[in-house]
Amino acid sequence: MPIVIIESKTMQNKLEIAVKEGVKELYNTTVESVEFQATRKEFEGDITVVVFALLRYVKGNPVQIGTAIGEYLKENVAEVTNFNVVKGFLNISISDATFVNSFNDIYGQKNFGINTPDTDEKAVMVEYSSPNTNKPLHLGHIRNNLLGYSVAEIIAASGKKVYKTQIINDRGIHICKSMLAWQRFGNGETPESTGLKGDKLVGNYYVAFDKAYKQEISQLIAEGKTEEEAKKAAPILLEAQDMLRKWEAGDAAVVALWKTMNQWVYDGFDETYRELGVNFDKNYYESDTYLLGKDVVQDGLDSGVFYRKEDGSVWIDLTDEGLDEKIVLRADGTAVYMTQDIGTAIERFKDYDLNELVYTVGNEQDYHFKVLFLILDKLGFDWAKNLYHLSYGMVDLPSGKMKSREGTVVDADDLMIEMTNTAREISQDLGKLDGYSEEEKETLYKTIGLGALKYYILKVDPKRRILFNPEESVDFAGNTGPFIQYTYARIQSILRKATFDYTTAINDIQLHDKERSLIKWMEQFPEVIQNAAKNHSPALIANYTYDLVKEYNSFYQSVPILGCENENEKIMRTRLSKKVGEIIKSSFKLLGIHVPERM
RNA sequence: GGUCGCGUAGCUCAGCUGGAUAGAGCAUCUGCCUUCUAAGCAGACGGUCACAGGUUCGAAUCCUGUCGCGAUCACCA
Repeated sequence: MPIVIIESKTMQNKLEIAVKEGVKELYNTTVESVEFQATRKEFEGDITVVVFALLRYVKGNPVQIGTAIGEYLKENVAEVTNFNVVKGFLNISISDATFVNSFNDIYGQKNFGINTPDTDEKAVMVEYSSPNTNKPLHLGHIRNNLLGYSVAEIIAASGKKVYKTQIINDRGIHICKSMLAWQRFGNGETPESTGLKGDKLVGNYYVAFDKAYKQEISQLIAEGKTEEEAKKAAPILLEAQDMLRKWEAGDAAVVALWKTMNQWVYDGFDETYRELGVNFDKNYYESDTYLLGKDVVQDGLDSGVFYRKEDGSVWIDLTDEGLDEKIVLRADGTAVYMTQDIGTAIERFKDYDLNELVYTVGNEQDYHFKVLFLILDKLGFDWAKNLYHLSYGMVDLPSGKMKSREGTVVDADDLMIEMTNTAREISQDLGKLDGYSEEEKETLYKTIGLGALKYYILKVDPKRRILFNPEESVDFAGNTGPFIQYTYARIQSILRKATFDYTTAINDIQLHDKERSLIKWMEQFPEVIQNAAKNHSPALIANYTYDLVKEYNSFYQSVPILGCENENEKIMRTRLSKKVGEIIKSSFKLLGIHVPERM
């Protein structure tokens, strides 16, 4: 069953009113709502009234009722040319002229389906990525980034102002570990001196730390300590903890090194983000926000939302909601993760005129966000109900989870290069790029390779886990990004070769069934965007685009467009092709995928 | 153990607020490049929608239970 509302809303509304009137006239009863659906391919007709649903209001035989209503519609609605009734389904045929008019209308709209932000509407903030600064980005971040970016684009296209943001976890023991290892084993290495990307360099020292740490643990165990004790007593760890304390105390040397190394990482991340095609309007840094939220804890204590235990730690009791008790402030008065998140959320609503905040974070934190949203609600923030956790499943490898220790982490930069290489090989084999410069070709390989990767990840429902097999690289044929890009490229080729004037509207033409069907698909595009925005789901956009392209290909590859003998048909087919191309482009823009003019 | 999520063709996935004979791609097999780009098109093969009950004119979809997989239940972030 294709998607929902098939006719433009107005057509459906018109039919709904007509059906209601018909029922009133025929049966003298009032109908509250009429259920419509797309007519299935095997039946004749465009839109179907589900007569079963009317049986609540009108008692009787569904076929007889359907037939009577069908007759009424044919008599009274100009656009209805015919009807048939199968079981409890009244299939209605709509005139070609209606479709052609609808298409002319769509064709005339510049950014069909894409809404500009309503200035009265408050904004939506979308947080995604939010990396730690001790390791390079990996496959998991790619899914996160693609999802977050795409959802932000989709919400923007649905007509809301959007701010994209990330919170960078630049503070804490993890970065101190890298810093310490760099001091010990680094010999003054820098990204410049080594030619390594900054995030890679810092990541290497994090690994070096871990190695040294493990050695010390083994040593201590050999000296008779238990594993537990050894893990806590390893000198290098103690030193890292000491470094964190110095950082918190503002020690000049430590802070300077921290700044330097973090900057290396940011430069590295920026490069990865640029390659991936994502960006941010605002960065938050944990080093600025980690103390936030503590004053709110006091407010919560005053209002009785929180309570203090004997040791001085502060808690919230959520057992009434079926959850646990949760700590919000340690006995020593320092913040925990939850405290920071409370503070950061409040800060963001202060910084921007927000109505909604979306957190793109993996599903292992479902519980955390459930609790966070509940706490904010209990603290009395009315926007708490507009917080949304865009939760997504892990990306698994055939060997299971990605583990840095076992070297199974799929590096983001490496993966993008690999995808580009595969695209290059396939392209060169096909050899269709005469006249393209090397530079243009390289750009194109990137476009296609990343198109394959992004589509592959985004077409899957966010909730589902993804199994990623690096051995069988992502497909370039079938339901893939390149397939859709390819259709776009072919359409551009048609438009380049169309020397006649196809911009004039055709009003009187007999449409092929598949053209009617294609127009129905187009009519749904705005609805699909709204739906995707509501459900935070790029997958809806991806699958819609694929279906549209399938429909387009299956007709226009069996029938000539430019070589068409009938002038009007030639113009109509070219116009339809052009609009399909535009919709592909818009739709892929929402997924963060570029479309090539040739490929 | 409690809570949450997932389970659809050999594989990867669609399937909107319940609707007609559950759809694609990959893989396997058959056709189609002197015609707008064959990364394509047309077709064949492939299903007890995990299982069992329930709700109703009608259930992959909603409810209950069972099984399987995963996540989570830290004074870690």
